[in-house]
Parts: sequence; C-alpha cells; structure tokens
Amino acid sequence: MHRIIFHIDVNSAFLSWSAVKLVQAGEPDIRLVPSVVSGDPSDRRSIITAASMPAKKLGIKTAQPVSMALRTCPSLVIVPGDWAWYKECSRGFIAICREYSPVLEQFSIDECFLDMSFRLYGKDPVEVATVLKDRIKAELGFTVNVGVGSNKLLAKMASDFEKPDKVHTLWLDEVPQKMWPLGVRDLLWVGKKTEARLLANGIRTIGDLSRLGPNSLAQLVGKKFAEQLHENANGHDDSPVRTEYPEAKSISAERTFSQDISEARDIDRALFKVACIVAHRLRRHRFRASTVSIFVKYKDFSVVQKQCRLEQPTDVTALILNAARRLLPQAWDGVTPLRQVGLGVSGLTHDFYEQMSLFEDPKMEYYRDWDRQYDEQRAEDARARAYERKK
DNA sequence: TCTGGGGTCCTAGGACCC
DNA sequence: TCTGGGGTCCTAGGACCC
Repeated sequence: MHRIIFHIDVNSAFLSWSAVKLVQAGEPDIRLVPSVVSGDPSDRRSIITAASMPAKKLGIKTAQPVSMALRTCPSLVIVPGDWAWYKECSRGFIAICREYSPVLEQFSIDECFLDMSFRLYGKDPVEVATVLKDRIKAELGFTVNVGVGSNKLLAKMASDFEKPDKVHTLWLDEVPQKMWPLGVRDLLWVGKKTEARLLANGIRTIGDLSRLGPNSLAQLVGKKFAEQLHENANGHDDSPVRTEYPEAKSISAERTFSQDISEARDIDRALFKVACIVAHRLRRHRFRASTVSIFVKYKDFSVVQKQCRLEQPTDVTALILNAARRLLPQAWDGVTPLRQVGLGVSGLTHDFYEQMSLFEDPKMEYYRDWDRQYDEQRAEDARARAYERKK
C-alpha cells in the first residue's frame, strides 16, 4: 500500500502572522527586515520566539536571548506576541488544508499532516501541493512549505528543506540522495545530546546511522529509541495521520524570575500564581488531578522535581497549593537562589463522583467559592480582551 | 550571550504482591 | 528458612518536540 502524505509548515509562523496584521494596518512588512517576535526585550531573560529570514541570515535564531540578538543587530525590529491573532491565523490555514483531505492531523499551532493517499485521483502530488501552498499565500497572506513524502517522517523532513514558500518531495527512493548526506541532527528526534553521543562514535550523517545495526545502536541510545532511529534513518515510518487527539495527560505552569531569588516569600508567591493557573485550566477542561508535582530550576539549569499523590483527584486550587507547599522543602533547601519554579498536575480524570469523605475539610466550601470567583474574573478579563481586539 | 513555556515519552529503581 | 520470578504502581530524571 503506497501512501502519500503532505506536511504543511508555516514559514516563521509567529513572525509571518504578526507581519500580516501589521501590513493590514498599513505598516511596513517586517518580514523584509531583520525582525523577531519575543517577550519583553527589557527583561534580560526574554528569548526569541520567531525570527524573520533577514534576521536568520544574520545568525539570529529562535530560542536565543533577545539581548544577544540586539548585540548582533542593534536595529532589530522587535514585536510582541499576539496569541489570539495567532490562533485565528492557525484556524484559517488548517481550514484550507482540510479542504484537501479530511484525514488531517494538527501537529502544532503551525504544522499539520494531510493523508492524501486517496485524494489525488491521478493528479501529480507536487502540483496539488503547489496549488495548496499558493492558495494559503493568496487568501491568508503568509507562506508555507509543503513536504510531500511516502510517510509522515519523510514529509516532515521534506518540508524542512529550502525555505520559504517551497514544495519538496522525499519519496522512499529519494532517501539515499536527499536524506542520507544530512547530518544526524537533521533527523527527527535526534537532539543535541543524541547528536553528541553519535558523533563521539563516528556516526556523522543519517546515512551512517542507516547502515548501523540496531543492536550496536542500542548500546548508545537504548533499545526502543535505537529501533526507531534505525527505521527512521532508512526512511521507514508507519505511524498513521491521526485525526483524533488523545486527551491531555498533564498540565503545568512555570515562572522564571527576572533574577534568581532565594526569598521564601517570593518563591511562595510564585507557587501560588502557578497553582491558580494550573487549577483554573483543570476546571476549564473539566479535569481533576490525582498527582501534584513541583520543580525548581537552579542557576546552572539543573532541575529537581518532586511529586506526590493526593488522597483523591481534585481541581481545587487550595488543595493543589497545599500539596505543592509540602513538596517544596524536599526540592529546595530554602537558601540556594532559584531561577524558576513550576507546578504540574497529572493523573487527570473526568471522574466527578465526589467520594464523600467523613473528614472533609470544613474550609472546602470556602475554597470552592474562591475558585468560582477566580474563574469568573478570568472569564471577564477574556471578554474584555476580546472586546478590545474587535475595536 | 546566557538561555521561555508547555507538553510527550522512555528508563530505571524500589516497594509490594502473588 | 531461604529462594526465584513476574507484574504493577510510584517516583525521579532525562531526552525530545514546537
């Protein structure tokens, strides 16, 4: 059975989308100059979320600190992120893609896979991909790359070839010419650590990797990962295009301080804030969580994480915060400055039978009331922001 | 230059049960 | 009294993705 998969990837998504909005408002096109989307540039710890092609040509990269990019290019144009607008752009581009095949998997806000296997009716895949790409540009004002291949892996690798506004193929029989010469780091799932480990063993290209037996690879990266890498390096991937999404398995929030802090009060305040955010998201998605975890990050980026199980699943901020407060001393000595604190919940269920406890905290009603008011305030804020946008 | 925020999956060890 | 082996659950940490 021969499959044909498209991978559609928005070029410099957040930057392009901000550019579209500015152009609509009669402003210059920031895609044509060195520009980035980032957090507050006056915060030393802000990093770049997206960079324009001219910025990338200067060596400015996603995830780089803004302060560093400004040294490279003092005239860099910096725009803040606009998440509501990005969601609108994402919906628009997904809607057009869906017209080409209902077998669509949204992989992230700016990427999707289309299974085109039974949708081409003898037409040339590259021609169809080109029409799709040009339609998005004409109707929405931003460009995409389309990767065309025999499976999801090859389609995704292909969309990463030359950018922007391009269609590339990577069929199984093109793997030796187009994929094997690439460095191992270009293979999906090979990150910095795995690359270092492979290089240390003389494995430089994806071709080197493809020729390695899964057994010798298993010594380096573990059995399961080795099997996957071996398959992928040979261009094999039988994972289906998933139209349904598994439910979330965890929810977390974190705060990075503008300076490392060791003041217990400040740490607790941050913990309180992230607990409010996480519990609110739990309630909004009608989840309850049975495990609470906290993590702290030190200035050398080392992370310590502690978790505990709750007596019963909850979505109550106070109970989650209490658990977090109990965990904190296990993760932090109370002295060493912290860069970041985070709080996560997992073991999510939609289990809503209240297991009646004889020992229910008498403050429970108060806690729930507090949460209701918090949720109402958040909803009101969201309405106010939506109203501001419409104006 | 000094590194955000939100996720997923895998591994390995210990506890506990049969 | 001492022993094996398998299964499950939990925790901590590490790697990757966008």
